[in-house]
Amino acid sequence: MPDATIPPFSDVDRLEIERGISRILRQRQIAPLTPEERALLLSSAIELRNVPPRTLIVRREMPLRESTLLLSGFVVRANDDLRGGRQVLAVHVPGDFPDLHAYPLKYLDHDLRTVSAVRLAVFPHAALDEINRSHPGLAQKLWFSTMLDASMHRKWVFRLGKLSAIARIAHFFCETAARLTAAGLRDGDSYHLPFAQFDLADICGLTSVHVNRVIRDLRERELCTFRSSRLVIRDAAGLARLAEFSPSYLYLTLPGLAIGERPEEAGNQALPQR
Amino acid sequence: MPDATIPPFSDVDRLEIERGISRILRQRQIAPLTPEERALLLSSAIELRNVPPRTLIVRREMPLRESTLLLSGFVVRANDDLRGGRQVLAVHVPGDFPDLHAYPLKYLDHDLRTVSAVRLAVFPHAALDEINRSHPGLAQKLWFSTMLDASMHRKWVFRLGKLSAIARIAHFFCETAARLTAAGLRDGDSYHLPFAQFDLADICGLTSVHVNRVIRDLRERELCTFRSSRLVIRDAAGLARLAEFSPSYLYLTLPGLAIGERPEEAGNQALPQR
DNA sequence: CGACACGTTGAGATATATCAAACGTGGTGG
DNA sequence: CCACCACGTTTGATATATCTCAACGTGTCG
Repeated sequence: MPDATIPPFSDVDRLEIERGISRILRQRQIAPLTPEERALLLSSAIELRNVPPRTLIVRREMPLRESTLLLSGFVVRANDDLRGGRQVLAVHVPGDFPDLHAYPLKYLDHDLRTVSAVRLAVFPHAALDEINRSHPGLAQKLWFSTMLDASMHRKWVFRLGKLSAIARIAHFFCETAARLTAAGLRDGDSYHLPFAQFDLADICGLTSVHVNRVIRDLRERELCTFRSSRLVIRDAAGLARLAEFSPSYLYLTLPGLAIGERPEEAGNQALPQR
Repeated sequence: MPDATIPPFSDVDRLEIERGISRILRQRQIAPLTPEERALLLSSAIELRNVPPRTLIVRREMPLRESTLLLSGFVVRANDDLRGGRQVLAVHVPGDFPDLHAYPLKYLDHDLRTVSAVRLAVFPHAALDEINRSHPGLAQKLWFSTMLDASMHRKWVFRLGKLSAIARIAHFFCETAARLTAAGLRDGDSYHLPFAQFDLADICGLTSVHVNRVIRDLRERELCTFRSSRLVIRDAAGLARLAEFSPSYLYLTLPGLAIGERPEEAGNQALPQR
């Protein structure tokens, strides 16, 4: 067994974990992690894990003793219903801590599955206990990151409860654009989204047939196109308007990160307006 | 100005706050608060507040410097859409900390409104900072309680995305039954639920007209009745089956708390079954 | 007693689901 | 390199859950 304080990572693995840690809370209203906090997290990681696409990572109600940071690829939380249907509860992008919720909760109420191939860094709960005891500032940032998930959950409730099919899809595209931009993963006016139409259906509470029609509608309205795992935004403002999208629930430092703008163009603080 | 360490509460107010604190995390898989933790919380409360029904308590995006514990009455989180519609994002019962999320987040992404008349105990964020620094165990329990909210948010996403109108209403009734039971607020096979039919509509993403028909349907199926602010459960198992309700996402110590059973009848631990 | 909010019922409209079939398209093995 | 297969996409026809609009009923409270 290797010495727990010096994880046996190769240089390239170490670099990848460092890059993932540097994405945590990037562009968020909570101050970014300090160099000491990043180093502490790096030293808490015990493993780098590769998972193939379409794989169950965590099954609901299984006791967990570790949590994982998503380094690359896409992961979803999901709940299956009795008729073989599946509802996606959240989508996670690199820099997210998908199962950090399991640290306070001890087990998850839902499954965690990969969509694309994924790399994960593993943090044992014992290490998080130590952080909780000795670094209350970092513990609070981890708490913040789980509260961000809760905020997104609430927006999803809103989306499913109050938006039409086309607005739901548009909203998901806007949200993902903003999050990937914050994570530094947007390419100009498009981004890589390795989802099938049935994934979008499971995300938005629709059938894949209807998703197909909605996507055509979005294309014909010249708002955006979605083909071969790439979303291209053609009219960011129009898309956001249709979706009733406003990014304040993402707690970004750059309000414009919403959609149309590049980080560099964005203005200053978002906070209170009324 | 009164001495901050000895809040100027009357004995009866103090008792009420103590009762509210004793409901926090009651029947949850995180161990209950220790006497010291309860005392610490009690000494952190600075105010007891009464709020009338149908009142906005917290407006979205307003910076907050305090969080409140719900002592009695019902509070909802809500988001309004552009057409004057309203989606309720969460319902809070006595013993909940509705805006504890604002402690890490600094402002809320949604409104907080009373439904019935409500009493709240106010905790300044400065006091929570102190707890965070000096009592990591209690801080983690507060984190847990916000993760419970996140878990319920996820179930609401599932509910809206995958359940029919009647199953959504049934699911909400089951969830509320379980939560009120845990809080010690259920009366036999019924409970007080001071909601109008349009509230249920805003909760379940339906119109109040349709809610009315669904409630009649539930009555005719002899599953439950809802009249004059009282829900009476007539067939708990049937209601739970219709709703696809399983309470593991509530992280209760007593699995049966779901519905039909009284706390005394319930068996032991829920944890992993597969 | 009257007013107002909430509940109830009906008829008709519509968004989305369901079912079924045809159509790409990328990967695999012969 | 081609043929084929599996999987996802696209399209059409029809079904249905839920919404919308509008009227009427009922209880509560001043």
